Amino acid sequence: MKKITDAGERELLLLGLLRRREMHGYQLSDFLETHLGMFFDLKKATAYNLLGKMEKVGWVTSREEKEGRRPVRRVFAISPEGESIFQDLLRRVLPRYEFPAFPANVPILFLDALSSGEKMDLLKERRGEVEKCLGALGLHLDHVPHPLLDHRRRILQAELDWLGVLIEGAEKK
Amino acid sequence: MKKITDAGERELLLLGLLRRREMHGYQLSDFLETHLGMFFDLKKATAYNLLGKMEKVGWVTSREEKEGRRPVRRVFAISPEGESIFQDLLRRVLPRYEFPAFPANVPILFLDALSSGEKMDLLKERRGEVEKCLGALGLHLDHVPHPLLDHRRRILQAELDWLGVLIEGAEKK
DNA sequence: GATAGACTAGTCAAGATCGACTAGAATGAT
DNA sequence: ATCATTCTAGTCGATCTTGACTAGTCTATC
Repeated sequence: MKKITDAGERELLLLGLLRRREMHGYQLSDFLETHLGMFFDLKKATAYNLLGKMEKVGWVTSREEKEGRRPVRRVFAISPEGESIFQDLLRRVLPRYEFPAFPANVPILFLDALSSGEKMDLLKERRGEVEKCLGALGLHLDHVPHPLLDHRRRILQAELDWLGVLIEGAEKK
Repeated sequence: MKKITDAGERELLLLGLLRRREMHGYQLSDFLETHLGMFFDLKKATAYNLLGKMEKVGWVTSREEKEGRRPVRRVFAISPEGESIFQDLLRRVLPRYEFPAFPANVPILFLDALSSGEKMDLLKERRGEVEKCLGALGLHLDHVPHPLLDHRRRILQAELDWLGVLIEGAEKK
């Protein structure tokens, strides 16, 4: 229920970020969590792991850097080979689409274990959650229009419509 | 980029299946792969692992069974405690919603690394993939209408619309 | 009646993942 | 000045996941 696709999206992500400017690991993972965390799930420890592996195969290089009295840190940069991998991955991943898993839909399989009334209550509660997500999104959309935000809005709207139909169906029974 | 939610959906899935009838591990995982594989991703080895853990905590029981000259196999059944966990999980998972990760959208971050023309071509190729998914779905929908299939259709349609807008935007440039 | 291929029923080692932890530096509050 | 917090920068162990493998059975074909 975990693995959705792995055509190298994580590597693409890290390489793409390093392509903009070199960064040390903490900077990278902090950026991932604070700016991209709502879209992609790549934890700090995993990022470090990937950076290590990519360094081993020569896609990125690193150097130690000492600044002020802070502890030394390793600054990562993309290598020419990494750039070529990036270009390749980008063209390989972008045109593919595979339907992702929606583990949260497991309970839909077992709706008949619930009474009609309780089923409706729980579905409505879920609809409320989706609406909350959409609401939170509205704030972002005003400030920075972005394809990924638009994507999210459309997916959430689809969820909402679907739940509406489900609830209707449960109601008329 | 892997973990999307874990409120116990996998356990809920296995318990829910065992609730319908007892099954041995192979039967379960085979059913998962052939009938639910398009919706949920739970590999055989993972299912066995989970069954083992659920047995250890008493949510399921197992007995050995010998049939004909086949090798013995372990038949799993849900226990009363498992049933109560199932009921609890169902009510806990159903009302929640968390936006899933779409790792396939990573390349969207880096569209500006592509020329306008190539970008369009690749986006159109992806749109083709989504259309293929929708087409494949049509076949199923005729036979067995199911909320999960409807969900999938709506999500795919949202993807399609979104890609349409992206492509338009790239075109008019 | 021999060989090939698919089906049954699982196991296991290798690798991936992440929560929790460390430890020093800077900042803010009292 | 002192204490508590937060920030920086990363590491590590425990757990989770799965591709590949084993090993026996049945089925069909030539």
